[in-house]
Amino acid sequence: MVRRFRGESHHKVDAKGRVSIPASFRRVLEASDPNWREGDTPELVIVYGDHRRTYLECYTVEAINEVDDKIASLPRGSTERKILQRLFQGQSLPTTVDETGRLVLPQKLREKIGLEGEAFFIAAGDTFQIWKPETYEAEELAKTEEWLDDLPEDFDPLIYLDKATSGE
Amino acid sequence: MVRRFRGESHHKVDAKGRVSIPASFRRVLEASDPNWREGDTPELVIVYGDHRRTYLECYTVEAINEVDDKIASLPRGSTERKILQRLFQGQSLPTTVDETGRLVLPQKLREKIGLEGEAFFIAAGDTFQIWKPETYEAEELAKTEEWLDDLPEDFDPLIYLDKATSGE
DNA sequence: TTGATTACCATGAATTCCCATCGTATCCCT
DNA sequence: AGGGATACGATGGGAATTCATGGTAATCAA
Repeated sequence: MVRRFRGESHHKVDAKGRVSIPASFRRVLEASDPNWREGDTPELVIVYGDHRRTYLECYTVEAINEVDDKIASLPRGSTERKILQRLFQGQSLPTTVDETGRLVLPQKLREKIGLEGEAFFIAAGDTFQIWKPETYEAEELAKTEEWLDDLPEDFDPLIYLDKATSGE
Repeated sequence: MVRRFRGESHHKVDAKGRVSIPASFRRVLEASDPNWREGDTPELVIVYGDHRRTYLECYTVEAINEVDDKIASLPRGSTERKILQRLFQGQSLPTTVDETGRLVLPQKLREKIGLEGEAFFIAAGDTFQIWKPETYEAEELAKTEEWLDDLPEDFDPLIYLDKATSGE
């Protein structure tokens, strides 16, 4: 069973804020929703964050549960806990994919990231992101350039793979 | 069934102190009220605390029962018990959502947190809070900013998630 | 009786549901 | 291999509901 998102694609956003989710992402959402049964629609949580965030991050039920558990393990009243609570439990929107495989993005969220007409989806491990295409190009590509500029001509990102501890 | 609040939103407060509760919060209140039946209105408890508290914290029936039980398990006469009793059983107000999905905040409570015109709702695990928008921004956001300012430019609060011991 | 509280009714906008079209990939049968 | 017949993915449109909010009348309380 596939539990990690992979790939990227573009989809139309209509006047009501409806937007199709890449079919392969749907499979992951289904597999990662403990309550999902063949024939019904998977849930997910959209974390939109504060005003600085320029994209929407979508969590599977499993992924967000993991986050919630971690937050719950932090001491009540601690700054860290408050901040994470606000981000993940406050600045987020629980929702479900509809029967036709679409997500409905409320006006508020669309406005927040300037979405209209088209949306760009990109996988990021156990979450995926929704961007306004123009924003993605400007911000992300620029960032990549920046990284690459700091690295030797012939740098190979694979180097990082070996640094990763076999942590899990 | 959903038993945790999630999300945030703004709602009008009218002259009578009536304010709509976010629809998704209502679903949680219903699900967490053992006595609730389809078609009637869920109960909840508003804990407003002492003069220092600048917001109202709303508990589901289940959540407040849990609190009451914990308090009951403390030794009679102990200071802890007295303090918690005063806060949760004294400085609180049991109430219900009305037929149109609104809460009526008595003048006393509105004045306590300076509420007028608009209220800000934000989820916090198994409770949600009601703030005067300006207070929230001043107190909470400022606190976060300040905290983030001490950290590297591109710091991502997610780091803290990993620090959280898998305490589960 | 006067201000406050509760119960009812009203309405526009937003959101959800349901059904329809169209194109591409798949399958099946001969 | 050819030719549908099917299934599924992407997208549109309109009707039916739900939400958020405002107003008025009936009740209370003291």
